[in-house]
Amino acid sequence: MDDELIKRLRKLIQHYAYTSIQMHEAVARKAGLSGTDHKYLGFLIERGQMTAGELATLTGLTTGAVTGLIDRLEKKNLVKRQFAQDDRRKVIIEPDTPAIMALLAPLYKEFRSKSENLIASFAEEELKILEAYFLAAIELMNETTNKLTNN
Amino acid sequence: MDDELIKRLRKLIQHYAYTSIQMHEAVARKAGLSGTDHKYLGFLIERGQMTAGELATLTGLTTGAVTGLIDRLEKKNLVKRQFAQDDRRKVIIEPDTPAIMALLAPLYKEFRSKSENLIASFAEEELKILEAYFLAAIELMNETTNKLTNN
DNA sequence: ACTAAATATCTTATTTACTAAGATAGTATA
DNA sequence: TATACTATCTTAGTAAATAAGATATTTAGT
Repeated sequence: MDDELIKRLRKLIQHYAYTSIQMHEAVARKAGLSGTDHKYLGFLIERGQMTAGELATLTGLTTGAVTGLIDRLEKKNLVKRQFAQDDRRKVIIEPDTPAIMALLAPLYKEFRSKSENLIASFAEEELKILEAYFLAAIELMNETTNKLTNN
Repeated sequence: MDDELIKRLRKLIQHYAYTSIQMHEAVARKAGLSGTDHKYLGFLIERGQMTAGELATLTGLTTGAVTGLIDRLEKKNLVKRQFAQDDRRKVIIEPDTPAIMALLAPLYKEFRSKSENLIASFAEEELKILEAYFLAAIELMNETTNKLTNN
């Protein structure tokens, strides 16, 4: 197997991550959010509603910092606090997906459609290969994250 | 073309970005860096030496914040300040790549080798497809970033 | 060469968002 | 029905950001 190709691809993938971070940063700024607020809002959309404690674990922030984070997002009407009916100590953070989309979608709109065009430009067999790569890479990154946070 | 497959892949790629951010965050914490310091250190490695002003533009931070960022990284011996010989107002930030690697490489070591194994598990023709995707996606993200920051 | 304007970084005062510790309120257990 | 536990919030202090302006250097016009 071509070792050069493997090295080149690893570097390219690293560069891809860097470029992605930059783009998300630019979107955040345009949306009037701090980089971290945008990032954590992304977590909320990705995972759906969760408790303040879960968000603290997920983000690595203290519960106090999460209180502030929710306050800021709530003030912008991007999330709502709700007490859990099964345990009234718990605060469920419910992302207001339509509001979040209304804020972010225009910024991602063109990117999204061009992304879909890019994806659609590949043959079905090729997409299966991409899918296989992404699935495996996600699993690998999750493993890495878990090892780092738990040891 | 299978529309479902395209949608699924777009979501998967989005999830990939999210997972990547989480991993980098975990690495930063383990390295004793703040998330943003780690991110910007990544920018420095990626781009190589640059002036304080360029870093300010790149990060979107004010020049004052960049002064603080460089101070912190310099104190940890991860970068060095140097005056440019052609223009002595300019401060060139030179990443001390060996020192940065000594700090981060152990944390990425296993991930990196497993990544290379993953890449190597694909056939050469398949890697060409991955490469084509990543190249196009990087260009697309760069375009998006430029439009957002310049309009 | 001299002056004014422009540029690059740093400094200072203020604000924002974080942590750590502890308070509050609700739940589970003995 | 106490007691311990859990989930979130509050408070005080700290770290890192911004905004405005200072300092030092370069560029351009005369």
